[in-house]
Order: sequence, then C-alpha cells, then structure tokens
Amino acid sequence: MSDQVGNNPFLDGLNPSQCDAVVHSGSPLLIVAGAGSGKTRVLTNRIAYLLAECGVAPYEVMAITFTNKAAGEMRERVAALVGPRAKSMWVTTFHSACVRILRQEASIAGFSPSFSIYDQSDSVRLVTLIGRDLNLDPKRYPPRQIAAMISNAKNELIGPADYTNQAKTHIEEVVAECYGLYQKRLRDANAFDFDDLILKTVEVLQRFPEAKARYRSRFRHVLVDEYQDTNHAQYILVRELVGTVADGIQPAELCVVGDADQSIYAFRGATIRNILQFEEDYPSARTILLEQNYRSTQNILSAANAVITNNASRKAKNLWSDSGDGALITGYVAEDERDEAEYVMNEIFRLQSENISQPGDTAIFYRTNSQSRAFEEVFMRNTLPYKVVGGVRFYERKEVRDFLAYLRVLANPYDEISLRRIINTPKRGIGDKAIAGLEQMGIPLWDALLNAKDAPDAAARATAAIEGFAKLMISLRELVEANVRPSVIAEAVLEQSKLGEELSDSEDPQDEARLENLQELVAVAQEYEADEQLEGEEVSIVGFLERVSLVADSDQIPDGEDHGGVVTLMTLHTAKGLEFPTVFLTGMEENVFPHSRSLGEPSEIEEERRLAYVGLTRARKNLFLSRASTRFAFGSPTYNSPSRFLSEIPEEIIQWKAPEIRLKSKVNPKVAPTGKRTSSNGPNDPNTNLHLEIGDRVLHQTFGMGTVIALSGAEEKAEATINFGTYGDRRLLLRYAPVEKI
DNA sequence: GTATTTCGGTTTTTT
DNA sequence: ACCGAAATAC
Repeated sequence: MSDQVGNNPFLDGLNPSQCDAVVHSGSPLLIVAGAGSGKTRVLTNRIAYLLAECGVAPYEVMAITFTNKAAGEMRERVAALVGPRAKSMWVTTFHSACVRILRQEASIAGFSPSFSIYDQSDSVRLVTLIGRDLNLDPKRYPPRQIAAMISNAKNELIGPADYTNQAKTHIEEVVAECYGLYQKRLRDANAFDFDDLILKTVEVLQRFPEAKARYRSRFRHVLVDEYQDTNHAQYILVRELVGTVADGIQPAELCVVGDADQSIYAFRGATIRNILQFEEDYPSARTILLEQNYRSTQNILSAANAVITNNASRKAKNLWSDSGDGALITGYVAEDERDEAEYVMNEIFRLQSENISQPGDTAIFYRTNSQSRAFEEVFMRNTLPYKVVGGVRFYERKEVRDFLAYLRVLANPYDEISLRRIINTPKRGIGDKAIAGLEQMGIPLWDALLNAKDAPDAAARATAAIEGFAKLMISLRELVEANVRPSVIAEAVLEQSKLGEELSDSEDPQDEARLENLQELVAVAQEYEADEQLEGEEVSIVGFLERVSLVADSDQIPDGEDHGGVVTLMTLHTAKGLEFPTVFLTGMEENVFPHSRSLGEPSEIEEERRLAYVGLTRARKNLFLSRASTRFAFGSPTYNSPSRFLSEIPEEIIQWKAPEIRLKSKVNPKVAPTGKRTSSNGPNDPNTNLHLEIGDRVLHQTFGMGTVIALSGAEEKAEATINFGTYGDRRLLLRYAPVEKI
C-alpha cells in the first residue's frame, strides 16, 4: 500500500489514515472523522480514486450528503479530479435521491410522478384540517404536536397500523387515528411529506424486487456523509441500497463518514446508534480514525476538546493540530444583546483595520434564529454588510407560498392543501361557506370546483366566483399541458391570478418588497431552466417545484472563499460542516445556550454540548465568545447566568475583555423633552400640566407632529383627538399620552 | 364576505 | 415584541 501512497495523485498530500480511507476496498468502511480532519477531501479523493484506479464507472457511484450545497461542492471537486464524466454519478441529498427514485418507480408503485412535496407547515395544515373533522380541541391536541408525533413515527418506519397497535397513552390513540387519516389524505392529494420521501422509497424497494434490483445492480459504491445524522428510516434505506448476498447481487461497497461528537439532530430522529454500532451491523467493517485537525489552532481545539469531554456517553477521542497555539480565545460580557452586537461589530472593524481578518472571513453563530435581530439592527445602522442564513426563509414567506401553491395545483390539481390556499387568494369572494358547500359533495375539491353548480345550497354569487376561478385554473393548466416553460407559466400565474396586481395596487409599503419576491421567484425559475438546459435535462413545473421544495438553509450561504465579502450570520445547526477564519459564538448563557428546553434531560444537555463543540470547531484562527447579562425575551428583560460551556473551557486560554467605558447614550433628539413641563417626567408620569386647545400643534413620542382636532373630558379623563398625518387621527388620554405642546 | 381588533402562542434546532 | 389565527365589527 505504501507504494501507492507515494505515487498516486489522489493520495498526494494525505496523511496515512486518510490514504487508508481512500484506498480501502473489499468491506464496509466507517471513517470516524473528527472536526476539520479533511473528510470531504477524503471522500472526494476516494470517489476519484475509484473511478481512476479501480475501474469503477461513474454511474455506479452514489454519494449521499445532507445538503444540496455539500452535494454540489462534492460533485464539483470530483469533476475537477476526473473531468466531466463525473456527471452520471448520483451525488445528492437523501431527499433528492428519494424523489428521483419515487418518480422513476411511480408507475410500478401506483402513483402519479407529478406528486406534491409537503413541507412541515403543509403537514401541520393538513393535521389541522383532520383535527377539525374529528372535532378535536386544538388546545388539547395541538396540530403541531400531532404532526411532530406522526413525523417521529415515520422516521422509525412505523406505519399507521403499527402505530395504532402500539398506542398506549390517550394522546397516542388520538395520534393513531389522525395518522391513518393523514396518510389517506396525502394519498388522495397525491402528495408526500418530507418523511414520506424516505419511508415510501424504502417501501418501494422492499415491495418491488424488480425496482430494487435496478438500483442494486447499478450502484456498486454507496457513500454516506454525516452518517451520525441519519435516522432509522435513512439507515434502512442505506441498507436496502447496499443489499446483501441473499439478493443474488453482490452487495455494494459502503463507505460512511461521521463523527458522533457532531450529532446534533437527535430531535428529528437522528440516532447516534447508527454510527456507534456500525461494526455490529456490518461485522466485516473496517474503521479508520481521522484525528489530525487541519483547520484550527491548538487553543481552539483545546477549548473544544475540554467542552466535549464533559459528555459522559462518549467514546474518547482527541483532536490534535500541529499548527501552533495561535491567539487566545476572547471572551466578552455584554450588558444586553445590543451591546453584544456592537461589541461584535467593533471587533470585526478592528480585525479589518489591523489586517487580521476581513468581514467575509467572519461568521456569527447563535442558538436560535431570533437572536439574529439585534445583530441585524446594529449592522444595518452602521452599514456593516452581512447576510443572515435561514431564519424567515424566502420560501416560507406568505406571498411566495401562495404563488408556489398555484404552481403546485397546476402540476397536481388534487393537492388539496395548495388548492385551499389559493382558492380565495387573492380575495375573490369564495368564503368558508362556499368551500364547505364544495366539500359536502364528497368528491375531491378540484372535481367539486369543476361542478360548482351542483354543490348543495350554492349561492349564485359564490358559484359564479368559483366558476371564474375554475376557468382561470383550466386555462393555466393548458399551458402546463403544452409544455410551456416554468418561468413563462409563472409569469402567466402572476398576471392572471391578479396576485401581482393586488400587491402593486397596495398602499402598504411592504407589498412592494413582496412583489419583488414574486418576481425573484420568476427569476429562480429562469435560473432553473438555464441550469437544466446546460445539463441537457428536461424542464418542467414538477422539476422546478422539486428544486424549490428541497432547498436547505445552508444552500444560501454566499459562495466563494470570502462569502461575497459579507459577514455571515446563522444558527449553530446551519454552521455544521463549515469553517471560518473568524468566529463569534454569541449568547453564551444558560437558558439560551444550552437552551432552556434542553435543561431537563441529560441526553439533551449532551446534544447541546455537541452543538457547542460544532460551533467551537468551526473557527480556524480567531474565536470570540460572548454573553449578555440582560437579554430581552418575550418583550421583557431576562437575566441569565453564564453558560456552563464557558466554565468548561480552561481559564488560561480565554482572555476576558472588559466592556469599554461608554458615555451614557444620548436620547434621540426628536423625543427630547423641551423643558416646558414642571418636572422631567418618565413615560408613565401623569401628564397633568398639559392644556391643549383645538388647533394646537403637538409632538408625540411615536407618531411625531400632529394637530389637535377635538377635545373631550376634563382633568384626569381629558382626551384629545389628534391628527398625525400619515398615522391618521388618534384619540388619546392626555394623562398618559407621551405628547408635548409646541 | 371582508376588515379590524384582540388574543395567544411563540423561541429550539431543520431536510 | 411579533406574528398569525380567532373573535368581533362592519
């Protein structure tokens, strides 16, 4: 083996363990890859090595990652090593691979290949409808919770029948009933939810041997990245794809890469068991450890190692680096989240002016999406360019969902959730009553729509509105049948549905941005067409919808080494798999991180700690940890003690910085008191000395300047109606109103 | 049927 | 503080 190591271009610059991992063959392989140990490089080189040296054809390779971005990078890197023939490999996510298989096998398995893909909020909506039908009190049986329990069952490959048999508690019995109805409605809607994509694929492979044989004989190499984040369903899927000798086909070679210390998705069914017991599951397996870290300085690694050591249920492992100690880690205790954001910003500017690090090299991590806000406000005010990854996602905005719902119905009219969404959006006079009438017909909503006049007690006006809508959808569907390009159909929808008109006619300034979002979506469709044509693939509404349904947060991380020159903000979960020269790990407080919801269960605390480990190991050179003594949550200030993870880091590698002594911040001059009143009054001091007359001009703290147009009451009950221009007429109780006469 | 106001839940984390 | 759903008003 050492001869190959010396000469082979695919082994150049790799350490001995990495080389072993690249060239290993003949049995299942588990690569235990610590953070920053070069696992992506090993994976891509292994694929290239298989193609170049082992006579493996590209179409025989399937590599599965968790995000499109990771898949895209891997494909690119393999292509750079072996050239364009890399194209026929399957390098995709679990979910995309499953969609592809399901579409290919649709006719065998008995469903239409133009199925809709329901995301979490679609699932919750469907559960809400079922709950209504069953007369369940949504307070006692929250649809969200029921949907989550169904999802958990699916991740364990437990179907409705099994679930019913196993149900013990009352809530489980209720969920069992919902689960059965839920699956039925999905089937009627020709829709799969995220969990179904995996579960149904497993089902297809298990129930149709001829389908399974197709994939079994094609894929000779199956590689799985981030194996520690696979759930049971994904585990079984991999097992089915690899197969056993009993199938009569040689099993595929399996190579999985993972790090139990970076398992952070137990909450959605990922089980560390899959990696811890790999050797039991595959008795002939070989395990290779990658423990040398090429990413971070020793101080950063020492901090990460010190933290993760506190997890009891863990196999010992020690990452090491030979790149020197590097700078100390910097700690900062902020007054509140605004101060924390200002500190981070000032440090970013300082690092830039001292030429240590650029904004594009910098990431800010936090535990929950809501924490991004303080940073956004401060950065925006000071024109520090940034990009928030995730959070209120583009595809979750109402107007975007409405628009996509049109396309979904055009692709699949039986998609009930989408049809309900658009039937009266924009408002066209089809209210709850009209919809209830259609439902009474006992046929799919789409069919009812086409026969609206037969609906029980149909009002003439409602029927006319429904027929108008049906006509609209039928004419749009003709475009789909004529194979018109998705972007053109999208434009037609925007135009004919009046969705665009509604927004452009609106007074609300935010509607302008919403309209831009929809135009952006048309641009996304054009981009999709360009991409597919480059690959020589067909374009279709279904293909476009698939692409937008399976986007992940991490897919929108700005490309390139310097991330477009902007600071990147994201949750710790999204940060997995990335690295940055400079990292700010913020909100290091009990109840925030570890999150308050995790404090009860030791296993959940351990998951939080792994999350901390992930965060710490993203940093290459400069690591900053910060916490706020006060933080606003649910509208009122909360005080949290320092995160336990801070005290788990050896003191000598953190340097705590004192807050700068700052002048008391100036009051916004617009609302500064003019001194006409006897005492300087706080916001709740009764404003007793204020005497107003009609026509007086006043200044209001929030509404700005206004004119008194009416007066009523006296003394403590004195009220004034004041016109504030764009804020309209307001009736205010003068005792409390923050107004002054000018 | 629609607009406006109130209320209540939300903040884990995501394919 | 904020957003969406439900209750209420129009």
